Amino acid sequence: MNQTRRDVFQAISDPTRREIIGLLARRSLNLNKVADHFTMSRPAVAKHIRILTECGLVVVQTRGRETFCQADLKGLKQVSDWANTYQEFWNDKLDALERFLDEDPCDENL
Amino acid sequence: MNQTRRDVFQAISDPTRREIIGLLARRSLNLNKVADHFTMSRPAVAKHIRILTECGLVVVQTRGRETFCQADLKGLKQVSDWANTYQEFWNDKLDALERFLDEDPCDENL
DNA sequence: TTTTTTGGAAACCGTATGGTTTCATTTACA
DNA sequence: TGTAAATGAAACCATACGGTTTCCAAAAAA
Repeated sequence: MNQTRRDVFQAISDPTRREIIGLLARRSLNLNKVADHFTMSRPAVAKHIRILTECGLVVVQTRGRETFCQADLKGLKQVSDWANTYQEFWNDKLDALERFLDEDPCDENL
Repeated sequence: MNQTRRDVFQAISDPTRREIIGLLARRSLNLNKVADHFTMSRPAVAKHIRILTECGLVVVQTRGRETFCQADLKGLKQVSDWANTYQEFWNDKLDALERFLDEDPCDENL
């Protein structure tokens, strides 16, 4: 649970964290409310939330004894942009067969 | 390096694998050619490629003694679609402040 | 002022991850 | 036919990951 390689791609690689994102996108919740949606323990959820904050997808804000978790998903644009770079692969404009035939098998000699 | 949780999100969480995707999107390469782009060992690259094949993003095809690696990035649509679900967060239509103000602080009592 | 509620923090655990080196095998080439 | 190229496979390693339980502290409520 260190600070290495804490980028958005790694943050969203875990299904639990994607679920947390889904929850917080609709409304802010405190930690216990988030944890209530899962069968795992509260500390486990807390660790996921920490990871999400470490890459800026979630912002926490202490109010009294509660920790309010708020989604800030601008960072997902990076993911969207990256994936969309390869849109041609699923856009029908150029299907897999076409790509295969287009490809010069001698490219390997570069 | 087992077969657990080998989904697209996990596959693209590693920067090396995203780089491999970038390479193979332009042209198919055999394993050694891919490995030439990295400082790490060939077996390390081979493992990354195996992970990419396990979720369908890369297809390998043995020809003689060579293993040709070909990208098939239709699986990235899933990533794009998921991220785009949250477009509103970076679309200016609704900026963070607005979201914050829109939010009913009493939602927490659900 | 007790007692809940809320959650931080630490210690621990099993397994996955990302890498290495070494060795064997198959194919191509001189 | 010997040799080089291309790769698979296995063993190994350190650390990250995802989870747990336990305990403590602070704020809120009774």
